[in-house]
Amino acid sequence: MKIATYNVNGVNGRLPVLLRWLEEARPDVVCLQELKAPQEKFPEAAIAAAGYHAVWHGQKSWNGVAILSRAGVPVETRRGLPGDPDDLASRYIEAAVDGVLVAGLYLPNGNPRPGPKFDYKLAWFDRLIAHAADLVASGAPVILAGDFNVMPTERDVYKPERWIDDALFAPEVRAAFFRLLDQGWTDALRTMHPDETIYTFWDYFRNAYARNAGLRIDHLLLSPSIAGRLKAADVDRHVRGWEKSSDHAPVWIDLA
DNA sequence: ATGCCTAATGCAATTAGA
Repeated sequence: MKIATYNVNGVNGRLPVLLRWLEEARPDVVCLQELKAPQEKFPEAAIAAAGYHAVWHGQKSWNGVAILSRAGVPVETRRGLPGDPDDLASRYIEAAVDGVLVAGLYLPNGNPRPGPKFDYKLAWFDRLIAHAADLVASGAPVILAGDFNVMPTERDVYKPERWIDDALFAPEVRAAFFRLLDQGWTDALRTMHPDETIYTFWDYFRNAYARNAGLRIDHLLLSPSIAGRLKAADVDRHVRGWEKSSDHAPVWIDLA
């Protein structure tokens, strides 16, 4: 069972690239982030024609998350994180698919730091950690997949010293990521490739992809009851080199 | 410290991304 996450940076502007990658990679389940489309503008027909059912939570201009599946219809279990009814941003969607609970998330960027956006990032992270604790406690096989906007360690940044004050690499954000992991989650990419330099994002600026000036910020975390099924994990890095690509590349895992 | 690039909105220039 192949499960992927891909921050598409605009699902309609990215549709040709997304469809090309779906056909090439044939993942069973895909979490998408940054749809940047209102609910009614999600390209449901084109995605259905590619063989995928979908559940999604759109939003005008910003955010937006979806779960695609060609392994049966995804049964939505939640949209939005609990804990703040005033937070209307479309950043979390959860569905049961083929015996697995899949949570697709788009954690806030948080820049500039300090400031209200950074406070929102930390608060959102706290809500994610609280909900993730419930998911682990349930004993269900769960995958948290998405754009976490966190480089966990220095190995995950091309130039750590330049990023130390940034909201993606700030000590309190990295600490939150490890508080989450300490619940028992397995960072699939890092587990399969303990010593490699792995990036999932390259800025559009400064020819970052050609220079491999990247960040590892898209993650797939496995709950204890499913971690033993991990067979493979990797980044479809070449997709970032395609014409009209997102600034992120798709990341995937294969489960027994 | 800022722009470098890109998408969305909406049709110019701003906001946000990371």
